[in-house]
Amino acid sequence: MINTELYLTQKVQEALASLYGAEGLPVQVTATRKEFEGDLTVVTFPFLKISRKAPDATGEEIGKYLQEKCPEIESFNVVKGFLNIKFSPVMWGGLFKEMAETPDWGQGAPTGRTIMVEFSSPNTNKPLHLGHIRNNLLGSSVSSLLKACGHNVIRVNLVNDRGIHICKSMVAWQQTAGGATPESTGIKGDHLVGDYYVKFNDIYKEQIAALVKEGMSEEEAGRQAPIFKEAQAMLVKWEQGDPEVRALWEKMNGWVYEGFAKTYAALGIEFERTYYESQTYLFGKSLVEKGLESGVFFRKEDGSVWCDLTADGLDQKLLLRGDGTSVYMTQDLGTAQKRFEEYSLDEHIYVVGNEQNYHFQVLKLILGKLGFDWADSIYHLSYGMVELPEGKMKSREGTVVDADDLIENMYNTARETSIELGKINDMDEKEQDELFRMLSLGALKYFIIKVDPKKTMLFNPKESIDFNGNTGPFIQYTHARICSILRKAAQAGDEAGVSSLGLFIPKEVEIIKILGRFPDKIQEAGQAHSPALVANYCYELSKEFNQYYHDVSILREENKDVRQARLLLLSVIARTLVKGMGILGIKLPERM
RNA sequence: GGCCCCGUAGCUCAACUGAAUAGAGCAUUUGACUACGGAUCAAAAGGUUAUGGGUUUGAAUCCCGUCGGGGUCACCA
Repeated sequence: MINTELYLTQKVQEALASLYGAEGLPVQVTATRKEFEGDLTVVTFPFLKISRKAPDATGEEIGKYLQEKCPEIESFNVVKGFLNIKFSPVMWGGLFKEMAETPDWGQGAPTGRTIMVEFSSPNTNKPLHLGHIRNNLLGSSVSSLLKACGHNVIRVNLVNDRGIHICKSMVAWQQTAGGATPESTGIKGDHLVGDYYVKFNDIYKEQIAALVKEGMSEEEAGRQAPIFKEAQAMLVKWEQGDPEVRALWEKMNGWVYEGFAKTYAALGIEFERTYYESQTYLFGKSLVEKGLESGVFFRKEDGSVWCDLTADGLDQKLLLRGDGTSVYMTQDLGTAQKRFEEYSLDEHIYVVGNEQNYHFQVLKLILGKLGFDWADSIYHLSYGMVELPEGKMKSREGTVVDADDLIENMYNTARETSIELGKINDMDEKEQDELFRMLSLGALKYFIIKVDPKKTMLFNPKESIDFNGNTGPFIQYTHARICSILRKAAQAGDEAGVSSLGLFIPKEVEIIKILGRFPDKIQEAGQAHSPALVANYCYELSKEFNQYYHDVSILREENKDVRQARLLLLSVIARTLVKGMGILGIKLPERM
């Protein structure tokens, strides 16, 4: 019996059937609040209609029934309509033994379902910033989470490598760089290209200002500025396959990819497959034909094709321009179809910011109208923006937190803190470097992942990211502490094991209860697409352990059976933390 | 303006999808290392869950109004 909540739910249902003749009623089971005696609590209010008794009397009646029928239930009490159930310590001891013997504790059984997760999806005209980090960490951890739930997961990236914005960097580079390369300047490729994107906008602004001075309207100047016209002309040449433009495009994109690869490696982000928009942007055109035939789409006089969504409370949506070229939506429709066919997906998750909620709403709607039954299997994992104290990050105004800078700062902080504490002086340089990486990334990743994905979150560069309290390093510290104890026990030849189920004291039962929830927590988090739930779980477990550690001796416990049971408890806690934090992409050190 | 999302301690975040006295961390104040690791632990203080109504035995959670913040309404991606 590993799932106590499920067990109790079933028993209460039996009780309801036997006492009141009611079948299949939903039962609310929650953890008992700390101030009351008990492990799990059943809410009796929903049963009053069938019991025709007061809340307390109903609770007493059900409690009595349960205690008689279930040997695992030691006692019960009723407070204001809440039936608190207390299981026997031996029951908890047995449950603990079961989980200790389960290999890969927390891993869900294979489901056979295949889920694709698209995330990251960067532009090649600027380096990654904190917003992208949230996207990458979410996408990566959700993928691991779904794997832990037992699904097959395919992680994909869709690189936005074409369009007018890329041409802007290219034009600016041509005009002002004098042939500068990452090698010649020593600047990381994605940053170098990003610099010329910024440069474009500077020149663009100057030219607009000059034209406005000559009497042109702002709007007109925006269209007439020479550098802008040049970027447009370059896009046309790109689409025509002009060899020179293509060569430049490939060269500059190559620099960006090298830069991205470093950042991805630093964050531990990987993909099974990378798509490029330059290869997918024509997808979806055949779907337009299909939609026109079936009357889902219609054509206007200028030849453009639209989908009318006014009946669904939305607007009309463009799918094909008058000149026959396709738009973002067209491409996404086609890409989705290809992926579902090629991989026979059961679900497709898009990790994309909530500014695109409308886009995905429309995407699903149109796919449904086109008759694809998998349209409902698309899930937009819509996450909130990362804001700074001054508000939203804006690339053009330079108010972005650069990913590489942030990672480096975190590394330095981790190093300073570690050296100051002076516990790792005997490590060689390589070990130290590895540790500082682990800690800095642990702090950064945990900081971002612990927040509910849907919510806007705030990052204050001045305060940076803490290493104390509810943080990644706190959990890493907990793990290092446990490892330290286990190391010493091993040196003394002490083995971990449970010889009797009744050895555990109440505080240990508290921990066992938390451990027992782990597999459910992973499933719950997977269904909610929320790694944050796993992060908060790991914190709760760590906190509980640290309290326990403070009050109870492990190595100095004289009773050998008790001591060895405690060692086993510690190793299960450590295993659980490694598994849980592993889902978040956070490694736990054995020393720090 | 239409549609969508958000508003919880000074700050950053929780609250198991409607349950008991809304919980953590940071910051502040105080206490605990000649004891298995003090990146820890214990304690104090901090709240009319923006606001007004409604539904319910029960609301931070569901419904309506108001105020405040954000997003989106491109032949950009």
